[in-house]
Amino acid sequence: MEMRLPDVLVQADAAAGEPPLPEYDLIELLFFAYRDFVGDADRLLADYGFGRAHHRVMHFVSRRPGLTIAELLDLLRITKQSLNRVLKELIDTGFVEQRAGLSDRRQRLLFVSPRGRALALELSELQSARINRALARCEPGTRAAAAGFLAAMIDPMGPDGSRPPRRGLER
Amino acid sequence: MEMRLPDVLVQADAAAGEPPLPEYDLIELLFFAYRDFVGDADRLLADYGFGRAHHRVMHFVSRRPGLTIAELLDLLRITKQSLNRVLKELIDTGFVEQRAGLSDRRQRLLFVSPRGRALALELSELQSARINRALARCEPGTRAAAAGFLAAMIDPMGPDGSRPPRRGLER
DNA sequence: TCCATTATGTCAGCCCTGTTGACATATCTC
DNA sequence: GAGATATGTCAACAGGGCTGACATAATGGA
Repeated sequence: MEMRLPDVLVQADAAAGEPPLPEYDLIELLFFAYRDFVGDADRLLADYGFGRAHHRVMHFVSRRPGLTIAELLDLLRITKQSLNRVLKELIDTGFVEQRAGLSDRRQRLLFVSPRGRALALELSELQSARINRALARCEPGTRAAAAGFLAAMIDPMGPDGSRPPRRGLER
Repeated sequence: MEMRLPDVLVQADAAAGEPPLPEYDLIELLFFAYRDFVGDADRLLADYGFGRAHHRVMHFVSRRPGLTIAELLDLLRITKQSLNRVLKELIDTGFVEQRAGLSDRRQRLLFVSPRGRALALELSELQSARINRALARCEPGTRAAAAGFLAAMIDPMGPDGSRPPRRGLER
């Protein structure tokens, strides 16, 4: 029972000229590369009873000290309930600290503690090591090209297009 | 209470010469790019009541017709229990079909049905579109450089280094 | 032919992390 | 003082990882 491709797709193929279909290579490479990339951190995090969500919070708080809850939510694009679950654990275990905002005391400004900074650093070192091993096996200029590609893959606004530009990553 | 960096890290910094620390830009770009990349598919999958796990199975079965369970497990690096949960749903809903192996009848060879092929194609088109929009905004040669970088990021064996080479992605 | 091994299925339960919805609190701003 | 804003919290649910244990069928070698 042979199948007929939807007309839209057939046209797309015909128009593209090139191979039978799309960017399968990059699609699969992104999957494999990202999985192995986060796998490095996963193993270390398990020693502390943390998961990826904790990692992301620690990372951004470490990178942008004084971040507010709202800014963090905007960076991560998760709900406040999801964030609060892991953030509370990070605060209770002393990896993250909070202070009331200066001008607006409703805000909680987030900072990593010394322990938090150390762990965030160790995690970054792990991931940096993989990146540098990879780049060392690539031609010069790969780093800039890869960074440009990845940046161009990002939605500057949310997927709905109705969100304020993401702070800390404007280019 | 100021913190002292572990000697190892201090040495690494001093040796590297360059900025205070690691590849924060690429680390964060990978996170944002991958999140938005899979977000495209997530929205379409929700229409079918499927998740990312279903997507991955459909994708690889569509790309490598006749794949066995063992090969799929090796590609995805998840447990058979995790795989079976989503695979069963894909088979029950008629997106994936299975036939007994030719030489070894214990094996289940997996194929996408016409519906499955159509959905896999639609998902690939979504992701390809993002990739092509991104590449269109980059300099020529970016595609090859990005592919090279991502490929170099992958563990050819498992993270433990004790797994047979991943089929279908040797270079 | 019998048996160990292999390929796969399945049940049960747990964990992490995302979601929605509802409601509480403190603070700011007008 | 009143409404808007920043945040916290409780409860419930879903998706998709995991482990452990056990079942079945087919293979392949002794």
